[in-house]
Amino acid sequence: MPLSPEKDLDSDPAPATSPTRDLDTSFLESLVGYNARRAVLQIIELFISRMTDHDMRPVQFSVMSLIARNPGITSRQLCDVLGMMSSNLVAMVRSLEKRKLIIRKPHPNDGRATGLHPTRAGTALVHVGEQTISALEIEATSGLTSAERKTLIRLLKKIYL
Amino acid sequence: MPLSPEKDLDSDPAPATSPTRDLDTSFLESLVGYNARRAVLQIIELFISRMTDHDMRPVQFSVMSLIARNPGITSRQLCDVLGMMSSNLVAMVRSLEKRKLIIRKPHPNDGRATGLHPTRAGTALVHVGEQTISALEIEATSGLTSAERKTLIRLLKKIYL
DNA sequence: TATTGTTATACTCTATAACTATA
DNA sequence: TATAGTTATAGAGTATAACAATA
Repeated sequence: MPLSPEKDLDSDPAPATSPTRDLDTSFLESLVGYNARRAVLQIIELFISRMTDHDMRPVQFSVMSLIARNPGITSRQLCDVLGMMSSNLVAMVRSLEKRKLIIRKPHPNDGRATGLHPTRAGTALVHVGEQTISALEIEATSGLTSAERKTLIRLLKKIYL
Repeated sequence: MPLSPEKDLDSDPAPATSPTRDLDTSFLESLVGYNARRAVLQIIELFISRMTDHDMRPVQFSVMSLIARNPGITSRQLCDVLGMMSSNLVAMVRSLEKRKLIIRKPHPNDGRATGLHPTRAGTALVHVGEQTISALEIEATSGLTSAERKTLIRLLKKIYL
């Protein structure tokens, strides 16, 4: 079964140029990838506007939340969970350390690894941040019922898990 | 109602460092934004691997598809539909023009605007690309039933529309 | 005055390759 | 050999400010 593109490219197109005519976006809108990306951009926009006070980008906060909830977590573990490359985590960890939100301690069992731990300030920031983000999420999905929101998350997990 | 973070930050954490212990990712996994982003990354990865032959990135292809389906569309209209900033479209349009996938014609009614039109090669590329992407989408969402896939798209639209 | 398109610029994100220290 | 972390680098993606031409 096709993805229901309501219009074929070989059929006669709309008049070439007319400022206010409706655009054919049927193909893009038939894609999970396109719709999910637009939804993410919407949520990220809200995220950034609410977290400017804490100077926290989405990925940065994901890292902080994971460190706060898993003291001693290593860079490798963070990369695995977040789907990041280790080289891209270095600058972020250094930045969080410089801001005194985390501290690094040698890993007790593995001399190659470094355990990442939240400072008191880091824990406090995650505390406040998680509450802000929970509220923001509810707001961003205010068009969904609670059941729909759960369904949405369940279906998304089926794609990437 | 809280977002069901199964663990509070103030409760005793797991042993500080133990290589193979399970990580607490409950907060992130309770977020639509996090799950949607992970799903998007999964689909984009598949997209890029399938479209390398055509040297097409996701946004690039979105632009090409819209131009092919809406000959004469302007940069402004593309920006509105895709949620992009006009300054970021300039280089992409120039690149597509240099690759002879599109041509630019003066807008008939508005001297400020430029109409973007697909070349024969551009139309052909979109034709093949849309089929590739439709197949890729089905593959990426193979864990979902057809009904679930429709539900997923419907719920995502409720967030950003 | 407002809008379209443009240049210049900067920061974030992502990806690769090469290196070190340790396992 | 393999893994954890790092450096350097490059290409996308996204954002702002300022500008010329046109409405």
